[in-house]
Amino acid sequence: MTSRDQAAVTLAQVAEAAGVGESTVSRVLRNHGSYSGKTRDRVMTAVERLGYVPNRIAGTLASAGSRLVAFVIPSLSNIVFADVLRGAGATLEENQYQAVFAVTDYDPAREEALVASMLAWRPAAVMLAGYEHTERTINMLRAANCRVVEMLDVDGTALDLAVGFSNRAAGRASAEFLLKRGYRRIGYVGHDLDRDTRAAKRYSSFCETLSANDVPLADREIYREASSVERGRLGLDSLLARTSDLDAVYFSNDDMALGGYFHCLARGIVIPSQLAIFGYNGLDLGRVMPQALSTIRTPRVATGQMAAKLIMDNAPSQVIDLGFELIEGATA
Amino acid sequence: MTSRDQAAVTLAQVAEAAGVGESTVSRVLRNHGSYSGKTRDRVMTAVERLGYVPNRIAGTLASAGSRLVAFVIPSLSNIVFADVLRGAGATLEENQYQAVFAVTDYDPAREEALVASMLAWRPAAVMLAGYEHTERTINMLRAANCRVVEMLDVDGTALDLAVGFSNRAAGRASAEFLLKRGYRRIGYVGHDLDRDTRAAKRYSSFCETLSANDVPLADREIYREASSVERGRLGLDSLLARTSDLDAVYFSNDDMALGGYFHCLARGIVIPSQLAIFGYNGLDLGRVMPQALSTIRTPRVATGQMAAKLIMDNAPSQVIDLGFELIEGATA
DNA sequence: AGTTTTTTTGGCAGCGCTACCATTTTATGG
DNA sequence: CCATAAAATGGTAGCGCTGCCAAAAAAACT
Repeated sequence: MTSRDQAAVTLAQVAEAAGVGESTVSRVLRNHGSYSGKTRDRVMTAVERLGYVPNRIAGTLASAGSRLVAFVIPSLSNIVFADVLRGAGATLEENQYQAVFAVTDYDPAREEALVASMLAWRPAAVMLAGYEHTERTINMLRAANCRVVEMLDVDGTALDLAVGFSNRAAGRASAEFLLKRGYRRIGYVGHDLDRDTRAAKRYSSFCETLSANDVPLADREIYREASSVERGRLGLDSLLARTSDLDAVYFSNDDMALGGYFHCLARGIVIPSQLAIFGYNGLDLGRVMPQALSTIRTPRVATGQMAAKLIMDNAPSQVIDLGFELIEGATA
Repeated sequence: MTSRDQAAVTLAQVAEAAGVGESTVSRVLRNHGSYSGKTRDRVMTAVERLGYVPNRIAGTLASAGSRLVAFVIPSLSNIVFADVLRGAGATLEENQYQAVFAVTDYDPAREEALVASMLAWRPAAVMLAGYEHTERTINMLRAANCRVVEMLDVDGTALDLAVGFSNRAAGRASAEFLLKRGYRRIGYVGHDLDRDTRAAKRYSSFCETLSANDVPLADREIYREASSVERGRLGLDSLLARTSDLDAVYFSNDDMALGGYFHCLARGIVIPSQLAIFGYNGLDLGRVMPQALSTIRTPRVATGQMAAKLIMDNAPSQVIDLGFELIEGATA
């Protein structure tokens, strides 16, 4: 029943039907410039009757500035980026902007290709995760006539705008917290550090802080795959099999930590007296666990909101650190 | 450092620089039509030198058919839709299509507005969740010159293409499973049925199946908000406070079920002997819980893949039921 | 060498809209 | 009532590309 290949109604047809000029229809529809009430009614009636849907492709081409915002994000499975998108979504929509997105799977080469493909849509802005990009990606973005927002990190040099928080500071805060609580045999279970450079920053900062306090990291289990609850559980299992006297484990994120928590439950390991668990992200579910998860809550939605707001406001280049919050919880 | 407001390089400039005609550049860049190797090299050199990025806005306008695919989904927080997007993403990308999306928050009126706004981009296809749309949404989609895919449901009449599975069958299977296991005092904890019509279908089918077996639903706790782990935990708490002799609880999804599971852990309720728990979705984390979650695994990624494939293949209107899998688990 | 066929190429008219400018109509004021 | 300002309207040149067609160049045959 869907009617394909029928020519869509054009603005010219609406103008014809309403007995006015094309530019008048355009003005009425965009509520831009002046027109009389009577004209507006005639135009709107014609629009209604013909079922006219403006063609933004044409509109964008004619008016230069596009209202597309391109998101090039590492993953959709990771709730972090879904939250960022959610935060940005509302603001963009209010301003009649449209979000376009592509997923890099944490691969810089794919990011490069996707940025190139995104720029072909002449977006008003490109939103990326973090500061680590290939040289060509950076060159393309510099050459492009659009804003760039690097999100979820502030440790480095921004191309244009940056919104997020310090992953290094997060790693340090986590280490300091565990040290303050008296843990001395600390392990780490994490996912692919090569690709997730923000996780790598947290990890290295965590280790440095421990070392600076003469408590070197006791052991670690790092998977090359993406993070998951399952990896967290397997990782803790392997880690403890090798180094059984750990008193605390730092996970690369809450998903991994939940896996570790499940492992402890299954093996009867008492938390936190036998083993402390510390995560990262501050997912909602951490609050609801039988023992609230000790973790760091990151401003994911706020990052998206701020990123969108900066673009809408055409703010000057700057770096905005939204900080994070350490949640003491009951698992560490 | 980002250079804004500089005119972008155009195809005409490349043609000029390469000393060839515009259409020749166009042919080379799209690898469409014929051209000599020498010409290709000259064009590519000029492209490289000038840093030319094709303008797809213009290209789309000139060639009619757009390579945008619009996703109008209820939520990004719900992993279900992220999975669908992920599934579709790869296929779309291979075919040089671009995903555009907007989030309805399960609100049909918002869906209507967003579909209207999406159609303005003249997408090749619009991907929606389920069959329940406002009349105006349906009219717009019928009138639009594009394909429509309704995803994650097959209980109803499709507008054009539909890919998913039967939520009614899923509800029935869940009920039959619990009955087969001998549970007779069965409760339900769910989220907003008014908005999530697929959850509503599962619920009503679940109840009907119970009734048909003379085991009416013992009690239920339904929240008007979105589903979450927290709501699941609170919901089970309320439900048990009111009806303490339940022997099984059906949750509207795995998140809610995980909340219920946490509640049992916290209260020392033994699963499944004291209380059985059954979810819906088959999230990965269910497999890793100390006791594997009994649930129904839905083909979320496959739905996205199939939806994209149908569009790429320009398949005729049809409904594709990908089925689901009941995971017996250890919690029911 | 002269044809015929095939491959390559360039020119240019749109795609549907907006921006700009010119014109007409209406309102304002003395 | 006419001059002047203000509001409303229409015409049209692009935006940057693609599709079509005709022309030119190269290749393949007599």
